[in-house]
Amino acid sequence: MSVKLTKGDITRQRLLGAAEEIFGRKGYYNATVVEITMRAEVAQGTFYVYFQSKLDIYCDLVRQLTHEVRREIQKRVTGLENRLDIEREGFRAFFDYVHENRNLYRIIREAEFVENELFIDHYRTIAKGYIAGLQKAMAKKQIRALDPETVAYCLMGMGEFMGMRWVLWENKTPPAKGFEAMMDFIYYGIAPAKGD
Amino acid sequence: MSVKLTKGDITRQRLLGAAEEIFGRKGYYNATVVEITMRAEVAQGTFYVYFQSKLDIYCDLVRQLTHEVRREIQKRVTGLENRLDIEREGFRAFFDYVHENRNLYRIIREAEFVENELFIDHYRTIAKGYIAGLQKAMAKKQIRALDPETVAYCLMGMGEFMGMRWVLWENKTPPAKGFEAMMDFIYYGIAPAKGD
Amino acid sequence: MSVKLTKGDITRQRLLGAAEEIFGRKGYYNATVVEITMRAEVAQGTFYVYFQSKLDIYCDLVRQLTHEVRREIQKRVTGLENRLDIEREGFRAFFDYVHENRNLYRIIREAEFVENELFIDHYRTIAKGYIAGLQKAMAKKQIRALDPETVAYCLMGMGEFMGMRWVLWENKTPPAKGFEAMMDFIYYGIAPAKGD
Amino acid sequence: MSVKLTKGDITRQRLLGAAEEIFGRKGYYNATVVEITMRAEVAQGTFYVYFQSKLDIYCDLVRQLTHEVRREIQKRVTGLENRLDIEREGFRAFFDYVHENRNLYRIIREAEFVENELFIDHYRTIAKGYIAGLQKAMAKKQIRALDPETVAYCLMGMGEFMGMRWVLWENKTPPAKGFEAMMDFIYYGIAPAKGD
DNA sequence: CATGAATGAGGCTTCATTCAT
DNA sequence: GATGAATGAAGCCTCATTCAT
Repeated sequence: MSVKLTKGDITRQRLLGAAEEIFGRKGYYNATVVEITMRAEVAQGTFYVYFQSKLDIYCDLVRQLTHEVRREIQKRVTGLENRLDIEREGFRAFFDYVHENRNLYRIIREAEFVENELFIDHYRTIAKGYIAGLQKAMAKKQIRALDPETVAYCLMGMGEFMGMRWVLWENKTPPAKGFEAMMDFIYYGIAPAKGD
Repeated sequence: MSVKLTKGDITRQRLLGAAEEIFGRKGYYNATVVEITMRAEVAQGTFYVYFQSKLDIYCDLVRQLTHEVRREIQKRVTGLENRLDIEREGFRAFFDYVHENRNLYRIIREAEFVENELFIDHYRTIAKGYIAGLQKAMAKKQIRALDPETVAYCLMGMGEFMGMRWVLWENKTPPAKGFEAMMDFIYYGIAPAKGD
Repeated sequence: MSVKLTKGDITRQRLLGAAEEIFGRKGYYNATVVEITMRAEVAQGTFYVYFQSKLDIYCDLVRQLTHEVRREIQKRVTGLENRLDIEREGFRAFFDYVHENRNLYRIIREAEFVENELFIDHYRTIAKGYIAGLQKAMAKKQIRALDPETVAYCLMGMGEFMGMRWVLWENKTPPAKGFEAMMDFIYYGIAPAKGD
Repeated sequence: MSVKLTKGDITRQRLLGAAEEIFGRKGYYNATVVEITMRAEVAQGTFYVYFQSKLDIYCDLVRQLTHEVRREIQKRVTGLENRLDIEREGFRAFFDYVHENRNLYRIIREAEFVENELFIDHYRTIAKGYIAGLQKAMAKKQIRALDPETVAYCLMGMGEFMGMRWVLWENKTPPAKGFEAMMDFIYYGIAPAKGD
């Protein structure tokens, strides 16, 4: 039951794709509507057939991208039972995805300075799910019981820092070693082996 | 033996102060030079007597602010011997300072999208000092031996996340509880007491 | 088979026309883009749809004008066989044209102080053609053999001086008398009649 | 009976000297008062102690420079009796002087687009003297009788053209050959020797 | 739907000039 | 006389947005 894409939908997608590339590369404020339309190979006026303003397409994009990130992580952890497996796979999914779509990550981060609400929503949503998962795992005694919010700060922050440094600064996927060892350690008290 | 401030130095300071307020509140791209000069109560042209461009004053400001943050933390941990004391006091200093100067923190964060180099420099410098401190403490067996870089990602990330949520979103100083418990836990394996 | 002018081409022409008038009357540096757009009866922004900068339109204009001057002279001397006829008609064409388009002449002269390359190009091109013509005529013994470059300096300089004084200072076409007599004299040794 | 230069006169001279360098190198409109004062090593305000405006110093300078050129030529031809000697030496003096002071020449030429009156005055004065000299020489039958004004256009124009090309474009003194041969030719009908 | 020419508000920056010391 | 900080008018240019076709 595939959805029929009208010509208009396609143009809209072209614009969103172009916007992702331009916003990601130059940042919201240094991107111009003209540039986006040029990349999408449509006329300037066409932009305003599909979006009310530059901010409008940006918000659309951020909503879509944050949704994708979360869905992507969700997809990868679906079916996994053990908390540690979920976390490991979740972080890996996150890093893989943003590495594949580096522009996306920059756009999401910049939302803080463009439309802060979107940014807050995204992180709150992520945190909520993350904390819920932790609580479930603690209830089942899969992992040690700790204050879930504190753990969330700690591990989500670690994820961001690694994403920032490895993905954005060095254009690489962060090594799994670090965060996996840290989780073993936090949840089970297993200190990393010497030489790790 | 106070340093004599010339008339010019004062004007320069006024401009920097005004810039901090405006950049912090509206963001780099939504701030205007006119607004800064109005707040500083000088004429538009005066701005260009002291700074070459809007970007110039921004970079000056970021350099000055990042320096201040680091110095402030340094000042507070000077004299402390025990690693945990250092960390606790360091984080508290950080939170206190950015809470007192919320604009400062937003300006530093936005540097990622204005002049990325400055942003990277700042975090690298912080991380370097942090890691060195960890290594020293581990060598002295003050804390458990772990991969310092991973610990840095974890705890600095936690600091950022708490700074973001508590300071920027809620305009409060983050509760000491969370990060202090986490450190006890990471460094000594002391799980937080129930009810924490 | 007239070429279809798009709406855009017309606006562009309006701007160039307005620019010619303003640059010619006030000089490059005292002309403003606003003034040009007002005279062209378009909005300020429209200017930058067609030209990248004030200097850009100026260079376009100089290139176009110098080309026109040369073409105009060329047109008038085409078909003439005798060197003296060519020269006479050439100078007359030059004077007539710049008198009809005094602004044009001022613009070309000012190029020396705006974008010197254009100015040099123009004079080199003129001189090259002029010298080539002299050489051909000398080879055919139509005129006395003299160093063509020296003759070129002499007569082109005379043309400029007369253009400057009669056209620019007094807004008249220079009298043919002077330069025709001088050519007779130089090429054939015919001294002007008494009373000339 | 040397004139005592006060401190003020010296400052004034420094400013004029600096202005000559800057105006000559960058042109009137691209020169700034600040730059002139910096080069003169005085404060910005000092400029307005000696000159009423940027245009004021420019006019002063042009008047002084045109005067110098004429005096320099005058000096070199004083005492010469024969017209041809006078002309040869006069042109050589002109070329030598502007070559030594290229900036000066550019400043004078640019006057056409800054304060046209000064420019006109200069050329009229030169032409008047030149024509008077020609008439005297013709009366004494030192040179062939021709319309002096036409000769003036011809030879002054030649001088300008050579000055422009050799001095300004190529930074050399024009070769004497050309204009001396042309004068022999015009005044005595002596065609240049083959190979000249 | 699509176009692309046109708009104009508003930003950054320059610089001749003034003025209190 | 000399200073140099301060001024503010005015210029160039950008770009999100509109609109007639």
